[in-house]
Amino acid sequence: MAQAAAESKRARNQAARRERVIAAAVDLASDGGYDAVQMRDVAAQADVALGTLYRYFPSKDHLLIAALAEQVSSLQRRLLQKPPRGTEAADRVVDVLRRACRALEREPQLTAALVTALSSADPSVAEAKQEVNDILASVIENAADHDALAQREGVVRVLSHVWFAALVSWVGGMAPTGQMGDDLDITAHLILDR
Amino acid sequence: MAQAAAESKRARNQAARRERVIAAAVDLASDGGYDAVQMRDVAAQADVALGTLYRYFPSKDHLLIAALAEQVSSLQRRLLQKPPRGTEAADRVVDVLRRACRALEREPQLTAALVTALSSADPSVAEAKQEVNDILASVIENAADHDALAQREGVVRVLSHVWFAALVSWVGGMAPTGQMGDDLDITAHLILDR
DNA sequence: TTGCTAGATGGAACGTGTTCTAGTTTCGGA
DNA sequence: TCCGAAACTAGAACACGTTCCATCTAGCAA
Repeated sequence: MAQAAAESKRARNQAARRERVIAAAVDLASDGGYDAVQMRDVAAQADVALGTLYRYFPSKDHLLIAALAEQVSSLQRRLLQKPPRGTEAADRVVDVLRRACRALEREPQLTAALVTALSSADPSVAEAKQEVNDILASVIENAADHDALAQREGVVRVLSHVWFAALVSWVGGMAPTGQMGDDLDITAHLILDR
Repeated sequence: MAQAAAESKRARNQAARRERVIAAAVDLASDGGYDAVQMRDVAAQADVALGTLYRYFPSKDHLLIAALAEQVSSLQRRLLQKPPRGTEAADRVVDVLRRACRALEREPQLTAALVTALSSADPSVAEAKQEVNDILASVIENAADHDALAQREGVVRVLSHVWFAALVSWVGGMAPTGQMGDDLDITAHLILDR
């Protein structure tokens, strides 16, 4: 058979299944949030058997974190197109983080679902969470762009932590919309202003 | 009837039930963590019917957060006895937070259970979480003790956020033991040193 | 082309959080 | 002392994440 793509037919089918599953999860999460992502429904909507779904993603949280990783990657790509504005490192970092916050706030149910998965305590998702974290860290580092203050140990770590906690806080209804951006703004300036 | 206590018999029985339930939850969580706190087991161990358990605590997360609130209150009381050491605000804050971290690290399963509940996205537990948060904030404020830098808007908020995120990170196996204390140390000094 | 095997399928089954129901007990007020 | 309401009990029932099984199918290798 003429095999145009680099991958085998099987691999392509599998990649397609994987994409369908993630798309279904994102779709269900976008209305309804975490609870609306029911594994039976995801399987049905992706036209895949339940057992197959579990072969691809060993748990609901793995699935949602995989979806989150895709979102974060796409955020990263968009940032490469439109780099952050500002002369001071703090300003650029704040610009990036605020943009991301606004994007998340535009899809509250989806964000709630993804963040819920991200706060799972199950150690078996630690690796997947780390991947998300690494991307975020690189986004922040790029925005800081070799600023001397931002190179100090822990700066990026602190910003990631505040980011995560602010997200959980917003998703849980403990902080009003907009608070995430403000918290990150305050943090960045506390840490990065001389 | 001679009624020695200020409360009615009913109120005392109810308070006792509540305590038994929380004690049972803490006991089960101390081995086994979150998953080991099964509502049927809690009910059995507290000698209470399942329906009664749900009358007192509308969900497993409410129950565990109530348990956490008790632990945090007791931490606060202990701190009143042994105030933090250090001449600089940052040092006192770090002292307090490190002590708390060590206490939590001594009971990893219990901590995992309580933190898991604390990261629940369910808005109906927001109030209970806020209570925990408020206590923690007052602990930090007391440690900073009117230090000028610590009065800036957001300082306590940032520390709480880092504290929470570091906990989740540790509980989820993404950070080694000791990292929580270090992260808080770094954060406090980044923010509070002049 | 054919056969072998990894992977897919549909659906039953299980565990645990949560809800519900029907009957029983407790206790404060009359 | 006695009554009624509120609270408690035992346990069935339900929902959804997860596991398991028997069967079938697609695609690679020979």
